[in-house]
Amino acid sequence: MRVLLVEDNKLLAQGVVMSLAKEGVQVDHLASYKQAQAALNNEDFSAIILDLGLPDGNGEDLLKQWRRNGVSLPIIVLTANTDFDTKLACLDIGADDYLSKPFDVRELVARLRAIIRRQHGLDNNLFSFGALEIDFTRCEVHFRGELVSLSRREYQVLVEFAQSAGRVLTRNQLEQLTYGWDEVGSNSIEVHIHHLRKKMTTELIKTVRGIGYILAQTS
Amino acid sequence: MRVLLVEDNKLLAQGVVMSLAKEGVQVDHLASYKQAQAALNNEDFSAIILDLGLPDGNGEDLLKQWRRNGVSLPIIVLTANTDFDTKLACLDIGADDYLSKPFDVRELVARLRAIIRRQHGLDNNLFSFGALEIDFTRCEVHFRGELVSLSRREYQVLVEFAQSAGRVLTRNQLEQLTYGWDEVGSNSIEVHIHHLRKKMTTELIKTVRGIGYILAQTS
DNA sequence: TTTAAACCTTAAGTAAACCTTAAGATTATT
DNA sequence: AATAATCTTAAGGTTTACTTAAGGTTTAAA
Repeated sequence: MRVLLVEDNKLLAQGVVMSLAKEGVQVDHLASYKQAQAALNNEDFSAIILDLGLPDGNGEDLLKQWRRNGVSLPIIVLTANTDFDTKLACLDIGADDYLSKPFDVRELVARLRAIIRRQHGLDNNLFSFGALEIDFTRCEVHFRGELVSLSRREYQVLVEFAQSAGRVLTRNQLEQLTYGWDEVGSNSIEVHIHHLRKKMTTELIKTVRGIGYILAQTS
Repeated sequence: MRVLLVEDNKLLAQGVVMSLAKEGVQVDHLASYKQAQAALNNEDFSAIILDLGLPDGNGEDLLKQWRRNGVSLPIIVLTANTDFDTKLACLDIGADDYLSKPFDVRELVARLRAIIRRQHGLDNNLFSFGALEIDFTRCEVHFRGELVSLSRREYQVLVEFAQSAGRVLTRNQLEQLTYGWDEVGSNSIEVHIHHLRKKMTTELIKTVRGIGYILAQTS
């Protein structure tokens, strides 16, 4: 897990970095909005802690802009303001949570974890094996980072492999799993596997001659 | 949005159904726990309003059981009891909120909204994803900064996408969420999607062939 | 209350993607 | 080299989704 901390108070930042390090969280600390924007464009983060009171711009506008641009990461906002209206305003423009300074670093850590957990609870429907990734909630498949467009049957077959957790599947099992009892009198499974290999790589699905197929580690 | 109301007082139920209908919420009203259990197994809901005092069983046990079985929907509980202990007990066994009779229907509606929003991690009334923005309090939709005029059904369908948090929705789910049990024997969802795409852009809603549709990032 | 406008549901036609076949080619095994 | 298993290809035929338009219903305005 990797968090982006945007904060110009070095002492405070240091405290956060250390506290989160103890939790096994990698924190990248930047002290300006400009740097933050650049980092967000080029790096992957799990969450952002954003101080709204930095001198080099308007933090609220930045937050709004991120949300408009589809940044969906959890964002916790830090401000000097303590009143309820400010809090509401923050949530309105897209923050996930809010802390007013001064705050106990342990509280920040707790909230961060809660938010990431919430986020995780929603999308732990990911399968990942070698270079293959399947997002079950979106029915999307990525291979070596690239989105692969699969037909319904191809997707079904691949999902069966993913769910078989490294076991060999016979052609018969595959047929049953994807067709149910609607028997299929042909080699269509073979054809779908052929297409899957073509769209990704031949090595993705290994043939176990005389028995069936198995999903293979890819890189 | 589709809510399951479990309540044996017909007059009260009618009031709730009508009030929520004005808010664009589809309410399915059932008058027994048995029916509710069955409905929950077979249908998709966004939330449940549960009267604990029905004659055909123990509402608290039912609630507990649902939670044990992994039902994570927001549930608002209605009871005749007014004391604080009862309220705490309800929350303990898995309710998200509590109302004691008699209550103002408007309050129920407000709490329902708040809870559903919270559930979706939107602690604000704005949804923003790519170039699409929805203001739930005003029922307004903006695309690329421009106000888009949508009909009631178009708006409902779009809101379901917004609240599905990046998941694929099957045509069936969309139908259930916007029509409830008033089965619709046609392709009207397809038509509404067609209109939404026409008013904004084709890319807004991606079709996942053989499965359903998903809201896509737009710019 | 009447009238007009907007809207929703249908249904049917069209186009595209997809699935199953089957047959020939290739590869592994004996 | 012979045989069996698997791969590859391409062509119907089928399913799925898109589009359009008409009729009926609701909503709003006069």
